[in-house]
Amino acid sequence: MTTVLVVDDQPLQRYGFRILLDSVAETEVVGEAAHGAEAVRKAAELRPDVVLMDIRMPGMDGIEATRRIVAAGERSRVLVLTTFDLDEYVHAALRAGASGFLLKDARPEELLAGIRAVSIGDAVIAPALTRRLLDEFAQYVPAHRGDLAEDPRLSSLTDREREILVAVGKGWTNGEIAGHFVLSESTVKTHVGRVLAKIGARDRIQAVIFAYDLGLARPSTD
Amino acid sequence: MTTVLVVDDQPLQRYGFRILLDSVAETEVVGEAAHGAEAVRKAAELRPDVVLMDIRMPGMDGIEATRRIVAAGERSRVLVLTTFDLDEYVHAALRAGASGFLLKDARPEELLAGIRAVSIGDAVIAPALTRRLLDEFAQYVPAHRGDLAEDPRLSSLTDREREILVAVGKGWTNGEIAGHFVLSESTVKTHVGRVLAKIGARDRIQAVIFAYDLGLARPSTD
DNA sequence: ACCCACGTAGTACCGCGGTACTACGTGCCC
DNA sequence: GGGCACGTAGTACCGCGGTACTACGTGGGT
Repeated sequence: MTTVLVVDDQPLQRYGFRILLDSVAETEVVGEAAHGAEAVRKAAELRPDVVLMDIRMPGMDGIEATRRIVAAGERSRVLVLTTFDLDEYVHAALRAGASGFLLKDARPEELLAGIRAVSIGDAVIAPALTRRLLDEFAQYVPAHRGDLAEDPRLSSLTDREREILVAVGKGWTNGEIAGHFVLSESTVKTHVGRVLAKIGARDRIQAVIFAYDLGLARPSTD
Repeated sequence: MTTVLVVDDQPLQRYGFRILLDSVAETEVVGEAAHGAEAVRKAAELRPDVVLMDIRMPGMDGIEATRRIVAAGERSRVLVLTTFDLDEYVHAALRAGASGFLLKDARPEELLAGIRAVSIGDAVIAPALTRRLLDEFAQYVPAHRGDLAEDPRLSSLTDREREILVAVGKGWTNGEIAGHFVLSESTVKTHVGRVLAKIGARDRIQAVIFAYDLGLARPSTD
């Protein structure tokens, strides 16, 4: 039995969800909330398996409520459910820690399947949104780990040179790299020079960009 | 009516899919293939709406077959279906152009819903995999467009300075920036200096990293 | 009329980064 | 033993990058 907290500012909408979820043995609506603040309070009080969260609500919206519920360390998984499929909403919701994002025009089986999935720790995204998310994903992750070795420029680097490149990617100066690896600055210069020549970069700045391109360096890895 | 090409090296598996898909009015299996090469050929010949693709196959595997079908510009959408949920497979399949990735332990309704979704251009990912994909997504996209304005360092920049920062993020030298914006190198230096001071970077390299951190610069945006 | 933010531009100076060399020790493979 | 790849280190040189100033025009707000 999966316990559910329904959050939506429209009573009729909540009623619909309650009817649907209570009509199957698998789920049970244990509470309702009409806005974000109430959702946060009831999530803490009722500790439901799943919170069915609307985004557009007066006062605290669903995104903020999701953020707080997740931040509070509640065991509840949040499944965001909205009529709007705007990219900003999807991103914001997922960044807030939502386990799923479905559209309200989903068929009942899809909603139930979604609740089932998030209740066991999986995540779901409406197919219509997945397409765009994947496109974006491909944009941000142009090359993934498996492809690294395939890049001839990278594979020509020795282990030491790859270490140096990573350090350069962190924005370290030659002196800092020398200090970190306990080397002379001359040696670091030699390594950096060889790296630049091998990867075809004219200066360390393009080496940094190169490192980011290939996923060798990543934001906030310092 | 959605036409489907079933690709799997195990005859019994193909048989199972055929029975399932032909048992509903919505889908019809128009062909079968036992390995990648045959899949590519039949996709071109039969032009099915959806290709149900296994990954593990003798000879050409499902990933490569997917890549070729997509590259050939076929109208078919590829839905990868496998027993293995290894990250490498998922990434490789999606990068190859697959519209979906489901596990073979999916329930019949889920499979049918998946076929329905990809046939109309949407994308689906098995809930169990979506979780990991989202985690990774969050890793690569630590800050998204909506958050940019919230960073006090960025919002303190003037429009011109923000342009300059983007240019620096591309790895351009002061001279190149000057040429691009038709400015003197002195002016560029002045701008860059102010940008560094405002964002708290000691040199342009850290400015590049800063730009990547905030998503102002992105891989392969040149 | 005044000031302020912004964009523009200059000079002078210093230091780090990058290049071009040379050089040597170690481990490995023929 | 000889050769090769690799990591280490040095010297010498030059130029771009960054800092510290000063300076001026323009548009907007008081």
